[in-house]
Amino acid sequence: MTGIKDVAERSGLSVATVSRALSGKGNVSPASRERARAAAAELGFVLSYHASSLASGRTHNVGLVVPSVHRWFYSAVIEGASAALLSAGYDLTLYNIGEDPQHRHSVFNDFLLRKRVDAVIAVSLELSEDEMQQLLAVHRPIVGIGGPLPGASTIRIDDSAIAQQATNHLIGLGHTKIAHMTGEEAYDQDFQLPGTRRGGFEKAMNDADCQVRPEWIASADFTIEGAYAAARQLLGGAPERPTAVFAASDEMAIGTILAARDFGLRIPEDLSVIGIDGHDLGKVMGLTTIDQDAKGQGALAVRTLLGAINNGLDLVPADTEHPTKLVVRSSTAVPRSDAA
Amino acid sequence: MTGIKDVAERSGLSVATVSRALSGKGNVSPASRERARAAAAELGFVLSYHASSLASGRTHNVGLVVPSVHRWFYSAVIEGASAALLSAGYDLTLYNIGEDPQHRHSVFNDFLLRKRVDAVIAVSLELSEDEMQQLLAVHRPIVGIGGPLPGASTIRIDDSAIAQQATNHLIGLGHTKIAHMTGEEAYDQDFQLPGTRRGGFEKAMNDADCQVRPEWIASADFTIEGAYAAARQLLGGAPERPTAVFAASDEMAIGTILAARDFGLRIPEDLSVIGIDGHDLGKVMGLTTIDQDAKGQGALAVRTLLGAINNGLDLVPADTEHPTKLVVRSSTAVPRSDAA
DNA sequence: GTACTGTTTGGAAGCGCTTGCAGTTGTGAG
DNA sequence: CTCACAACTGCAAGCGCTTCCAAACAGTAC
Repeated sequence: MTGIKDVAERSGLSVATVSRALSGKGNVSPASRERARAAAAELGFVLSYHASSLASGRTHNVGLVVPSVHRWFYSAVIEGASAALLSAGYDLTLYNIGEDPQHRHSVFNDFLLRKRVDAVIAVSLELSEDEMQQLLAVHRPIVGIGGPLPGASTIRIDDSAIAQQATNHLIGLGHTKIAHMTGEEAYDQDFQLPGTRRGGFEKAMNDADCQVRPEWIASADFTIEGAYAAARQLLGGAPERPTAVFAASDEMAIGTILAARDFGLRIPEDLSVIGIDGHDLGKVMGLTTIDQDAKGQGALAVRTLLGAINNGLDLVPADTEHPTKLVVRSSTAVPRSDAA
Repeated sequence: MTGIKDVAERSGLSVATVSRALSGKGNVSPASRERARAAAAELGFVLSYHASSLASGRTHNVGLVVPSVHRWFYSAVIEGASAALLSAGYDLTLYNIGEDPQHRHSVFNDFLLRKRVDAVIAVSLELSEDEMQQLLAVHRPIVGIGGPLPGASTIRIDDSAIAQQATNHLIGLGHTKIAHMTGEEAYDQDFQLPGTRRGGFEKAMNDADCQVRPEWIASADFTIEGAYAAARQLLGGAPERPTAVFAASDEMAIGTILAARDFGLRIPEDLSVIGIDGHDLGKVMGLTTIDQDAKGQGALAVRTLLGAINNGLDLVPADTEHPTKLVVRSSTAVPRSDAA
């Protein structure tokens, strides 16, 4: 294998100068830089990643820990982070911890500790005291997206406020009989999110003197499939039917719409539905939603981390609130007068 | 930072023995192994990834190159590969090349060449002569999933056969007026797949003496949204309407179903729809499909690679055909007699 | 011309492990 | 009791870079 020595020889420079020329750091005269580059190109030489990392202590690699790769929010975050990292010359190591507790354990107790990454992004993960300690011990910047991460920086949206905003959108249209599709806490790794959104819903309802009916609180696992099943219960069983549903995620809103169609309910005439996310399918489904720009959150997390890495300063834990935007489409409307 | 030396000191063993004990390679007496482990645990020591990699030449890291992270097939492959790698103690570095040709270029000309990975998996990617050369030059096993990859091993399904199977399922039910939703070649990184499936469709139609009508060949970009738009054209415009649609992917089949509903068409009474994939949403939508077990393909790719890595032998290019399975749900049925 | 500052350079010491080699010990066979 | 052989262990030489340091070299101001 050709090494940096070969490049040095071929270019008539020292190994040290070639290293500086190729990495772009340190002072190198333009002429030497060019000679080094040329020699490297001729030899098809590329710096060895591990040797560089070992010598410099920088890995140019960021770990991204997600609970799953299927749910829309996660894949959007991955996409945003991936693009930002690629542009910056960083690798993205994906840790998809999934359902298997064994996997989760090995990720936190083994993989992340081996100093392979310069920083880690944890998405919608509530870490145990222990896991957090482990991570902080390796002394790498951490940022959390969408999950509470005491001791680390987080990027979050104001879940309570947007839940209120979504609910108020329905109330503003004249709805009073509003159901809520919330997340099953056990199914989510971020235990606080469903509760916070639900709290926002209830606050908005109370503020508007609308009754929150327990039988109109359905819960599902944040997937289209799960919400579909839950919505069939909600819409099929009850003696009285709500005129609107606020779902805690777009995927659950979509599941609700699919279930409503099965019952012959027209959207929005018979049922208004609003979600939260900004899911790609929203456009096709005509879904009114609160767009939280998940891609942007991923990219922002990367910018935050790289800033910290490059400034060498420890990332001071800080919460950044990411902006959201109400997008009104055709799934919400004034309730039919006979139903209101 | 505590290093292996500290562990050696604390355990009273030499650095070499500790290394062997911790990595599990070489002969170490059970007693020493235990002492080394204990000392490491007490110190909270974990081997440095880069130092190990540099010294041993093994990275314990596999690169996964995907065109996108959003389409169902890719995320399923990622999930399958991720779980398999995690269990084996390997990292997964994700290269999501997306739409940006600049990203694609840097992945192939920079990232993958820096010897950071022991092997690479390329999903649905047709590589240029050049890119292939680059990859082969770093001398790492490569396996391709779903894309033609001359010179590397591939895992593939028999696209022509399953397209025929899907079409024959419709024909068997009595349909003769069958439309096909194919992929836009330009939108896919794997240029052969849409054509192959379409070819299978046409062959089955011809074999059954059914006419393939050009106006009943619609094309979309493999997404639900794209297929939705294309299906609106297909189902809304033509003077005569097909009684069944074979879509080249489940996402496009779902888009077709959504569009059909907009026109008040009932599934399957007015329109039968069949797809290919095994998409999670299939169950909710009642979609008949040919399940290609994408997760399994990802896991198989990993097994293939790890086998090659551990045997030290070069991966002899070989194509493995992955099994598929027709899953009949409620989106296909005998055509209405007045429409047939 | 000298003294001084700032830029380029090369030498060489690591970064923290793995592993070939040789030495040590323990075992069973002869 | 000796010898051959296997199982263990430690030494030390790397793996292929980065970067500290000091030396060499301008360039400027006096």
